[in-house]
Amino acid sequence: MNPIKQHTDKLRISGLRPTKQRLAICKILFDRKETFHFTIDTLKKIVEKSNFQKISTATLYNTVHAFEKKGYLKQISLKGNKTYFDTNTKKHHHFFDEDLSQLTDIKNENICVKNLPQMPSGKKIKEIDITIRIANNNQKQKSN
Amino acid sequence: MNPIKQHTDKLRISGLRPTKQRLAICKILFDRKETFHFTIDTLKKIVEKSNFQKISTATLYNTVHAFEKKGYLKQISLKGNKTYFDTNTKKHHHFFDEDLSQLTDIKNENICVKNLPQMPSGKKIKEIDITIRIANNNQKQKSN
DNA sequence: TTACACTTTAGAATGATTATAAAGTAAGAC
DNA sequence: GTCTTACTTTATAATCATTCTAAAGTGTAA
Ligand SMILES: [Mn+2]
Ligand SMILES: [Mn+2]
Ligand SMILES: [Zn+2]
Ligand SMILES: [Zn+2]
Repeated sequence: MNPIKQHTDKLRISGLRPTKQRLAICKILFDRKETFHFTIDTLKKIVEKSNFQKISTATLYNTVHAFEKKGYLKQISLKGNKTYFDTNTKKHHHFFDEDLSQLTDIKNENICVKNLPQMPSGKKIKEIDITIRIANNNQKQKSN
Repeated sequence: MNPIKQHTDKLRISGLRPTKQRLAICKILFDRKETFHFTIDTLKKIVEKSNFQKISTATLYNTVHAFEKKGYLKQISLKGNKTYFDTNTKKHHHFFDEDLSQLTDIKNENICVKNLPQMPSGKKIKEIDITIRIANNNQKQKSN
């Protein structure tokens, strides 16, 4: 019931020790109703604003990558310099609001891809990433 | 007819001076039948292998960004640290071969997206990016 | 030929991310 | 509870992609 206990268990089951840094990060990432899309920088700012002690940048990277490896986070395909992570690890897609640089989930069943061309033999589909870039009406529109 | 002349004209029309560096880069990028997907690093290596004089990194970046701004190249949405560019500026999508880190075009009409959910009001679709990640059969498969 | 805006360039600066290696800590054994 | 050890955290340095700077070079129109 207690979320701290839940996180502790989850970490232990994964072979990760439930350190206070990891628990603080779990709380930030997973104790929320909605999907959370973030960069390391976003996360660092949230930690700083919280009353928790400082967490070093190295630990933020280590922890996020450890969680990714265990399947609790996934990386998002986006152009741009920084890496975005996603607490929603189910198959799904995204709106990317170019005005706000903000991601929103699109449920997998709310999009339907048809007519896939054949692919190189011996290769199998691992993942399909769809990003729908949106912006205010009054902006330059892609032609073609 | 002469491709050098074509590139010279194209550059001049765009308000870009046809310098020898730009023409050498045009030749590498645009004198080919197939779409070319590349990073600055790829391009640098090709220039180095060619018999052309060295082109500075700053010029490679400047030129590629100038061509992008003029609409002769576009950037590709991908996760990862480096920026990929594409000589195919038409609307289209990609296979990404995870074994080879290699992109292949999928024609826009060969893929069909249905059932788009409604999006935030006042916002308009600027672009849809679809990446189909493929790899050899014998690899970890995404579940869900 | 001249003048000048546009370009190229080496090198410094920035920003994200990763590596290093020393100090701190969780957890099982006793 | 104490010990032991492997796992973690951390400051800091290192790396890598990209951008900035400002000085030297070049295309072009007059
Ligand atoms: Mn990772
Ligand atoms: Mn650009
Ligand atoms: Zn998401
Ligand atoms: Zn392409």
